[in-house]
Formats: sequence, structure tokens, C-alpha cells
Amino acid sequence: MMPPCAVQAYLIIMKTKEKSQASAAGHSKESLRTWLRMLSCETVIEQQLRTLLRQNFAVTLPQFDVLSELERAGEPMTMSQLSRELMVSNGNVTGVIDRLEKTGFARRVRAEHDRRVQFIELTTTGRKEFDKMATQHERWLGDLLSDLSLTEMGKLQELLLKTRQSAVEYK
Amino acid sequence: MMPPCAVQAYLIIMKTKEKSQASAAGHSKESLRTWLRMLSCETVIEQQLRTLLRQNFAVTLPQFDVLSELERAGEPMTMSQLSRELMVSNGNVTGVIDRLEKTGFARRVRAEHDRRVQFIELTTTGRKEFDKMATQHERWLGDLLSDLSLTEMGKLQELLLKTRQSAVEYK
DNA sequence: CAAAATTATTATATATATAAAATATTTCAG
DNA sequence: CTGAAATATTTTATATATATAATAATTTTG
Repeated sequence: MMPPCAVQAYLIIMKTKEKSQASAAGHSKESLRTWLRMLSCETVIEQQLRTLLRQNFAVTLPQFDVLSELERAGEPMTMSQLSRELMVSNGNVTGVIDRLEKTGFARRVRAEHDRRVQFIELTTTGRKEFDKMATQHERWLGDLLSDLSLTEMGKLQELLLKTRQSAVEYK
Repeated sequence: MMPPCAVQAYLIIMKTKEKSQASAAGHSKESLRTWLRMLSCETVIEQQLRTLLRQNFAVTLPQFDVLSELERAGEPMTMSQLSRELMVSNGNVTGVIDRLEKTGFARRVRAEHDRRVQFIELTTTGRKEFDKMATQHERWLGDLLSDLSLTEMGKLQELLLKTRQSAVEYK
């Protein structure tokens, strides 16, 4: 039989273990709740934006995202860069650019230094139309998030950044 | 010419206007930043979950979402209910259920009281398999959000709820 | 320098997504 | 009771999405 001191130590270890297991379970449940809230919030905003863009500018959300990225970069981008920045698959970008070429908002230009590479650039029309969309898009977001104060948005951004960082690290 | 007092009042109005316009512009810009952060955060987590579900259970994220909803409801649901709860289009659910029937996880049952209605229910296999998935899913989320404390998740949930409410109200 | 590995993109097959039209059923007004 | 309106779902056409394979061009290596 173990001496009293060892029993004490064992009990303490068990308690600690139980507690940490319980709180780990609690953490998981709370993580799940947090994720479901985020997903639901994101979906509502995404649907609103999708509808607004389609009705006002006859453009899809993914197409708008590509135009945004091109404008933000300020210079032509390759397919791979676009796919990486927008976090969508490589083949996906091909289709979106196909449609943006068809509507005349973007153009493929074969790179000289490396003939595998295509540079995607905004056309004059594309840039002009995008500017209109972007102005509206920002206004819509101001309206959609109008209940939030600057302070709340600051805090939310901070927490989202931390969440993203945490998720990115997961292997 | 306006008397001095009127001029004073006018200047005050102008200043207030400029300020409120400036802060409205600031609010829009911050809203945009907040949205982009949320989108990026959501995308990272979604991609991770999609990959984990596919590799571990040969199921897609939308299919898992439908199974979750059915399990959560605890009773058969109609197509319209599913479409409303998951915030996806009506036609979309048709396809996902088609595939879940093919894999034998769900089943359509024609309602007796109204022959337009289809009740969707989990099969025994579907429920059993989903339980395994759900356990893992919750664990994955705990890991993905492991950098966040319970307090931080609480705050984040609160802000997301407020954001969602704000966006839902927008017409 | 030539074969192998890498990189950039596109093609293919499948699964979501949406909006809008079509179908089937039920309800309701007169 | 009958035609019109409403409801539930599916179908259709189109646009994303993914993973994987294929293609083409470049770089690395022995």
C-alpha cells in the first residue's frame, strides 16, 4: 500500500487531470459554437453582397473578388498568385478569368520571361467598372455593419485575426 | 448677409456634417476591413474542415452540414426546412440529398398529409456514421481554435451575433 | 548537355451554388 | 365545387468549387 503522502499526490494529479480534461471538452464545445456563429454570420453577409452585386452590376461575387485583388495589387498578377491570395483552387481561377475575359473586364497576357506564365490585368473598362462597384461595395458594408461601433469592429478584427492565425497553424 | 449668430450656427452645422461624413466614411472603411478579416478567417477554417472531412470520412462539407442539421433537429425535416436552416437555395438541397441517399446516409419519405412534402431522415447507418464524424469535428475545432481562451471565444461570439443581427436587418 | 524534378496553367470529372422555370399539390375565394 | 393563388419540390442553365490528371515550359542535377 502506498504511504499517505503518495496517495495525496495521486489524488491531486487525478483532480488536475479531470479538470484539464473537462475544460478541454468545454473548450471544444465552445470552439464549435464559435465556428457555427462565424459561419452563419459570414453566410448572411455573403448572400447579401452576392445579391447586391448581381442586381446592381451583373457580376458574381468570385468575379468581384478577382477584380478586387487585381486592383489592390496595382499590377498584373499571375494565375498562381491570384489562386494563392484568394485561397481558391488553381483550376477555379481559370474559369473565373475565362468569364472576366468574355465580359471584357480582364485580359490574359503571356509573360516574356517565362512562357508558362500568364499575367492577368484589368482592362480600361474593367478598372472603370470596378471603381464604381468598389465604392458601392464599401457603402453596402457600412450599412450592413451599421450596428457596430468602431471600437467593436476593432475588437472583432483583433479576435478574427487571432482565430485565423490559430487555424492556419493547425496541421 | 447673415447675422453673426447665424453664421456661427452654419459653421457648427458644417463642422458636424463634415465630421459625421468623415466618421461615416471611416465606419465604412472599417466595416470593409472587418468583413475581409471575417471572410479570410472563415475561408481558412472551412478549407481545413473540408479537407479533414473528405480525407477521414469521404464526405463533403455541405453533406456534413445537412447531416448535422438532421441530427440537431432530432426528427425528419422537409426540403424547405433544410434549405431555410442552412441558408442555401432550394434546388441545392435536392442535389445534396440525392447524394446522401446514394451513399445511404439519408432517406426521402413522402409525407402522408401533404403529398408535395418530402421528409428527409437519417438512416441507421447515417446516424451511426454521423456520430463518429461529429465527435471528430468537435475535436478538430478545439484544435483549430486552440489559441483562443474561453473568454475570447465568448467575446467573439457576442460580436459575431451582433454583426449577424445588423446584417440581417439590411434591406 | 540530357534526363529528372519542378512549376504554371489548363482540362476533366464531380459536387456545390444560384436564379428562374416547371411540375405537382393544396388551399382558398367566390 | 371550380378556377386562381399559394406552396413544396425538382429541373434547367450557368457559375463556382475541388481534386486530380495532363500539358507545357523551366530549372536542377549528374
